[in-house]
Amino acid sequence: MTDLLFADGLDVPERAQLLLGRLLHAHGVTLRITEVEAYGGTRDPASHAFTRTPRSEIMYGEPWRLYVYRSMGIHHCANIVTGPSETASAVLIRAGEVVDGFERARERRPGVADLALARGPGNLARALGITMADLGTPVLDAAASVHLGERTAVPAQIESGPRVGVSKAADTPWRFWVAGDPTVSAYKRSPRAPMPGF
DNA sequence: TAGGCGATGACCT
DNA sequence: GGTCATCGCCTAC
Repeated sequence: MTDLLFADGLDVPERAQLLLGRLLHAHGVTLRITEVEAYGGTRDPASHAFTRTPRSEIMYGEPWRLYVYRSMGIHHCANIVTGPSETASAVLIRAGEVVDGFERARERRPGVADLALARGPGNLARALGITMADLGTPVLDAAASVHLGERTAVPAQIESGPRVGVSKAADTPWRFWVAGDPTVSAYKRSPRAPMPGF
């Protein structure tokens, strides 16, 4: 059986959509991915890999590894490097529905409703216990502490829109989510992004 | 080496 | 709806 996600010649937005509905296992919690954003690496001004630095170096390497970065000093965000290597493309996991390991997720996010445990990239990383220590984890290795699972169900409908919080390429509609899913985070435009059409 | 700036989220009105 | 905490990275001196 062939898995379309790993087919040659797909671009990042296509792979991002194929990640929707797929399971992600991390530190005792299982998540169904409901919202993602595609980042086009060297071709995408909004990507951390647009300029090659020690931080973004991992995205230029082997695909299907975890790229973790800190945002605003406190939050962690988890990306999956999709390759091909020279393009430095990656997909940010923005939200998901916890389907197993509720005790661990609730421990990490006390007082939060189950549906909101992994809503937003910072919250998702916290619920899953993902930190900089997970940087570079091979996500296709079933024995790794963070790894991809099967695609449980093909989402009935996928919607798309501009990416959240980015100031460059703010109108590129490379954010994808499962239509109507209650775990999807709210859209918030970057205050630094120029007005549409400029 | 110093200053500016976020691929955010929580809280306040 | 808007404001703001907070600190690691990147860029320019």
